[in-house]
Amino acid sequence: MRYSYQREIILDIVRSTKTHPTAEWIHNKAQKKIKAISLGTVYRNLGLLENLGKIQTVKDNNVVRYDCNTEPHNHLKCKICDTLIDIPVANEAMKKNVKTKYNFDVDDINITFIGTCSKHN
Amino acid sequence: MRYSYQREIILDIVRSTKTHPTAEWIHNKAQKKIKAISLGTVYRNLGLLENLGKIQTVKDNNVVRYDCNTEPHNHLKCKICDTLIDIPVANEAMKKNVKTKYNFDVDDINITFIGTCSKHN
DNA sequence: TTATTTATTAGGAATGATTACTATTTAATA
DNA sequence: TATTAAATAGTAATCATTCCTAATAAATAA
Ligand SMILES: [Mn+2]
Ligand SMILES: [Mn+2]
Ligand SMILES: [Zn+2]
Ligand SMILES: [Zn+2]
Repeated sequence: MRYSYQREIILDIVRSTKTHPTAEWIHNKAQKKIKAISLGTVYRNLGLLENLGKIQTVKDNNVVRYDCNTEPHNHLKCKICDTLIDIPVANEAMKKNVKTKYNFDVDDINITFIGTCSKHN
Repeated sequence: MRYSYQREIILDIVRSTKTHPTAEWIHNKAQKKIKAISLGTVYRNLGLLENLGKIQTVKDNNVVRYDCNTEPHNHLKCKICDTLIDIPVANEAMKKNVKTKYNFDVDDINITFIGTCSKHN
């Protein structure tokens, strides 16, 4: 894969925040560094970076969010401030349980706890 | 809420299957009974039926699927045949755990196990 | 260094699921 | 039967994402 300054900037931006930004947010930030960078370039490079395992994606309603945390992990989603908070991945025991109960081989567990975060107490 | 034949048919169709159909699939089925039923009517009534608690929605990638199972429950999603399989909702203990660990009040838990179902053994 | 090759980009068009709009129809009820 | 307003059909708009293509630029060979 050939070097690209656009891709470098995009990766820097994703790594600069824990807020699980959208492609559009990343595009806006990137334009501060490269004024003519296109949204298509942002999407393409985010896809490439995901394939390289350098970032992850999180589906949030009808948008994809990008995550510099490449460890398998899950999220708390606050209804009020819309924040996604990383939590350690749930126990491997769940996979085994599903295998024995349903004969279903689990590759991935997607868990989101939806509720109200500690800011709103 | 006023009676509508369209709404009755739509609810019947959702209740007729455990396949978690999309709005388009439901629309196709509905057209067999009411040839001029519009997709907008299908979406509007699915929304109303969800508000009435008569059906549930499940987000699957970038489409919404509709579910006649109104009990809180979770899903196994098979990568190969794309099936969604209902499983009983995970333990209430998880909610408590999240509350004590993160001071996060959980309303809803969204869990999808992604993998390979028992058909492909 | 300079020329060649081809991956990458910018910009814009296309897609696809869903929602919004509006004139017409129809259920409810007076 | 006449009135009223909710619901519908049909179509346009939206919005995130993907696709397309001529121009640009990174890598490499001469
Ligand atoms: Mn995360
Ligand atoms: Mn279900
Ligand atoms: Zn919050
Ligand atoms: Zn399967």
